[in-house]
Amino acid sequence: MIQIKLHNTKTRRREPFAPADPAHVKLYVCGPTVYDRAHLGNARTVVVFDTLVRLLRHLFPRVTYVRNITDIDDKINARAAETGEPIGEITARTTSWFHNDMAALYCTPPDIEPRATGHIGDIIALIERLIARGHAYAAEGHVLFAVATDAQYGKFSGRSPEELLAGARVDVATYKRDPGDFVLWKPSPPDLPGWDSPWGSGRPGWHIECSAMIHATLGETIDIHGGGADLIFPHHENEIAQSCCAFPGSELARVWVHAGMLQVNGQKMSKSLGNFRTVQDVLGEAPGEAVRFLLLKTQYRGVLDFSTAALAEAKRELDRFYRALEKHADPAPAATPPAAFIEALADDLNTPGAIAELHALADAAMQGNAASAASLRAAGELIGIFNQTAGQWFRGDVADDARIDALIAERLAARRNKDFARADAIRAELAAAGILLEDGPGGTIWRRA
RNA sequence: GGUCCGGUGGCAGAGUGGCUAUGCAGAGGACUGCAAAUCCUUGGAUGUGGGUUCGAUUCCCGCCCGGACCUCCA
Repeated sequence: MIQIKLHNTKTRRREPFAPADPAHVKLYVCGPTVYDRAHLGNARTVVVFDTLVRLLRHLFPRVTYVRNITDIDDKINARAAETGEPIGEITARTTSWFHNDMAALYCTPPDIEPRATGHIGDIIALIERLIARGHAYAAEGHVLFAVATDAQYGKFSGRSPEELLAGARVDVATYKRDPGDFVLWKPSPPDLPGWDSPWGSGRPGWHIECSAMIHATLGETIDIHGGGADLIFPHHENEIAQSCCAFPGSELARVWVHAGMLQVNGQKMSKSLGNFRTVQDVLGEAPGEAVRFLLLKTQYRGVLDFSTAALAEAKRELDRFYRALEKHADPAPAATPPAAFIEALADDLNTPGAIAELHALADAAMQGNAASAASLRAAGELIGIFNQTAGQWFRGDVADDARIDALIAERLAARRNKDFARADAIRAELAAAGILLEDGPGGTIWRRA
């Protein structure tokens, strides 16, 4: 059995991964707040954890992957106030967009996809539990978590209470006992979504929903908790505080894995810089497989710099892989990917190292090694590429290629007659239409640029 | 200001206390009517100054640079 090693944010080191129950790995990843199109940063996190889940499924008999949808949030409320569209419509549509975008990147849906609105009862119960244990208090319709009651608070993200205070950028509400206290529940005016609670009509704060949904779907302690690196503080710090105080003895998650940030052309992706790239937008430039592959070309913890040039390069690499597969008539995948490939992935999800193995397999396949082609297919499928045949990759599911075939036949005749001017004219005509011709020993084949 | 992460060849991007991946691009060649694809060959890197060591890109310290986070951004 290959040993997976993962960089654990909690300990800041790479550790052997051993699930509490080897027969059942439990993993939770923070999902999107549904108020707008998914951007490439969202996509990176989802692709990274999808790849981790694929690896875990390869090595463990059962994996339960939970990823939530945050459908209660002030950004959603703000969007509704702006556009006048009902909140329910915004969240339903955005959730549907998200599902479609992630499917286009070949991400497997989570086993369970809880929504905050579906767990209000669990959230209220958890808050009551925290109040009962003295870790939270009600004040002016709010319920706040009292950070002073948690000796461990700040430890996870490596912050002291003083540091937290020094950098605080918000005005401290008067009803807080401690400036670091955060909201578990807040009152909702009649025009905002609200649920009845012991503290009046209100809505949950952000962090509490994850604690509640993890407990409801997976239990007190899970194996892996994931998300983007920007969630380490405050979101994950607060989740840990809530869950561990509510359930003494629980660790919430034994291993914390965080995906690095994504930049665009060397700059932080932000709306003010105007370089915000949505998944939808990028899918117009390249196939979903190329986008996914690009996202995996950088090890997950590093900063990934997205650019159009990098996307084009990712596509060229896939072109070569598909050529290697096509040479062997789209072989069935080998029973299992090569050990070197799995070992690279198991080493803290070293996808660049794994991809280097893919290139080695493609080289061997190009030289005529059929077993390597089958291994290449198996390895690629494990990380979510090679979701189509080489023919589909190069030519698409075209039905009207009779015209192309006719032109190729005409060109072949011209070449036989040494009428190279005509032959080249036909090639140029097809090239203008995005069709590239390749003359090989087996005849002429075409592909889309 | 604080905490953390990182600085590798033209670009992207790994590993490693000694033998330095991989890809793209470039150069030369083979093949081709010409191309494309493929194959062969090839140049090219570890921010900076110290320290530890027989030996450091790899470990430690300073400096410079970049990035993330510091109450609701994945």
